[in-house]
Amino acid sequence: MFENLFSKGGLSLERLRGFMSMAEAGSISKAAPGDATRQSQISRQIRELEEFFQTELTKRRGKTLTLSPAGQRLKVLIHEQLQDLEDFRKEQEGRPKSYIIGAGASVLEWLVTPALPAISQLLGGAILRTEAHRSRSLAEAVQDGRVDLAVIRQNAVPAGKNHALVLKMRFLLCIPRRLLRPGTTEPEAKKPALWQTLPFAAGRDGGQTDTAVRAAMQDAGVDFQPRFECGSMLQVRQLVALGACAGVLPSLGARGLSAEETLILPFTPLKDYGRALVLHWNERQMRRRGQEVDVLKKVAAQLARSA
Amino acid sequence: MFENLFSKGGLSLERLRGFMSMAEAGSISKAAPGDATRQSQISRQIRELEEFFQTELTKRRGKTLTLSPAGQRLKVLIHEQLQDLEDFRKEQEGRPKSYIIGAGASVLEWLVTPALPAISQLLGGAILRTEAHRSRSLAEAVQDGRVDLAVIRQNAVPAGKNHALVLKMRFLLCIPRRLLRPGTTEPEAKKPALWQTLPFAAGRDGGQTDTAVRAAMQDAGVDFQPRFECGSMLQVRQLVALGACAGVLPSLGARGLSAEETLILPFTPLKDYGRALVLHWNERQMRRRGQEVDVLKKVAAQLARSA
DNA sequence: TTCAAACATGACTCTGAAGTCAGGTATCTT
DNA sequence: AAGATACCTGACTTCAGAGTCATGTTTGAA
Repeated sequence: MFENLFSKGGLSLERLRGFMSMAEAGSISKAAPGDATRQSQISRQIRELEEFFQTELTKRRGKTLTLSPAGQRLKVLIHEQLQDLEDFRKEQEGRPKSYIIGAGASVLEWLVTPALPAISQLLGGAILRTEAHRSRSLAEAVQDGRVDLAVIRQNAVPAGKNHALVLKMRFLLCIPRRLLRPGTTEPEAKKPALWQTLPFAAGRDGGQTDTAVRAAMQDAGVDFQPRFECGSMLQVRQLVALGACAGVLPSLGARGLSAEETLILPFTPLKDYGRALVLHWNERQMRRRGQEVDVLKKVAAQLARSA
Repeated sequence: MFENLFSKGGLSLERLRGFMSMAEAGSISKAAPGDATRQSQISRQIRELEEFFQTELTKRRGKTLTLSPAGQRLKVLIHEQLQDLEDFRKEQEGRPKSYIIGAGASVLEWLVTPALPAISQLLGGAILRTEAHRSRSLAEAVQDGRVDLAVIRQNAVPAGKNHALVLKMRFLLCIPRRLLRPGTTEPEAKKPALWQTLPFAAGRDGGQTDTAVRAAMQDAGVDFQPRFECGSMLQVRQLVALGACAGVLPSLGARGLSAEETLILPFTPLKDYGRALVLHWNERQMRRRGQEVDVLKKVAAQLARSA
């Protein structure tokens, strides 16, 4: 039974561990920063696995190594196997499993984090670890098992893959009242001509959300030159809350802003934005890890309620 | 990354191998027959895994051990993992994967074995290993991954599990011409009254097929007392081919019998038997091992053509 | 051209687990 | 009750691989 895996030495869990540390860090030197001893050990272990599997697991790219296609497949395979062993062990010890849940930084902060206790409960008391990444990166990480659940834009989910609706994104125009002339009415505030006169904060990295906001402003006839360009919507909101400038925020991000200090209106140019946030998962992985589709749909429903 | 699998010693591939050898053999002494040294090694390795996983993997039953529920789950898990490593390795070495295909002994002989070359081709040049077992045992083995494909009775397949029709079982009454009075016509041969006068071979082990044949004879008014009781339909066919007695054979088993020497008629009491043979597989396992459902349906179609 | 960084390799020591031997314990058969 | 079988455990030796140290090679930056 699988005698040829054992008949010849060369395969060991420690070697797989060494390989995985390089695979997940991205390079040997990142896997063992400043540790020449550990670096030489990992290098040797990778070579020994290449000999055992009769294939190259890495390829040299300049000074550093990257994974070959075979190395990429082995990484996914061994990640799964180690995950299953860890799950089995935790089950036997009566301890909860760990899951990784990812979202964009602002969605993580405003939507996911508040829901973590309820999500943990739905997942049998699971330990949840959050990771902030872009939607596309998260979609990829879900496909190859590095992230279990992701709250991402629906259009980042690969065609035909599992997801459940969390919410439709809505945008709100948030204007510190202090920036408006006394007596300005809501109808007046809804006019793009007025917006032209306000300082704005916006995103800077050209993500889909930021691009959509800028395009909408353009379409509304506003020469949109934000005063502040921020790394994330978290920072945009902070500046708005401070009264420093106006901003267009997702509805999630506007919660908690003082209505006394900030005028909050639907951002009508993006009324029909239509983008949705969904909970995305890899069905094969979640089934293997003991979570059925109906539970995951409940997780999505819980996130929707938190919105 | 999975540091707690490694932070404490105790988990090694050799130990898992020792555990699997006991799990698959059914006991330590069967895993290491007559080898007291190896037997003591396996015993120790199982203990060390139990310490690592903090659970009992075996329980004592009289003198011997059996697997605990946790041991059973670990067996399935590790079997899968070793299978995947072996598949990966073979892929990298450019060698074909191995699959196990099971059927009852006679189905194996008459249906599966002739189709093996074509099946291998459909499965990418796979190495095929056959195993003969009862339908129920095979269904169970498919569920926990020990057998990849099984040709079994449709009613042995668990509800809702994957299968594709191979054939409807038909039965043929096979009468050596030498046992008939000269001038006996086919209409005469179809009469149960005549059957009463013939010696028969039948199965002995009370399987579903055998039971159905005996019941049908009874219903036809025949006091069915077979002269020979055989371990399998293979032997029944041999006796018929020798001209020693009549028998009721599945249509598969009648092929190659000489029409000159053997009168072959549909066995009308079981005309509406309705039982089907199907190809049964575990979708999760076959997908993991790189074979999609449409390929497996082609395998079933190939077997149907061989019939 | 020189230097730094990333990785590779030779050579060595250390060690956890494999492997072995001997004998003990519990269960079952005779 | 005695003997055989299945498994367990103590104690020991062996060894494959881990771990370490030192230095080499290749690539890229300065």
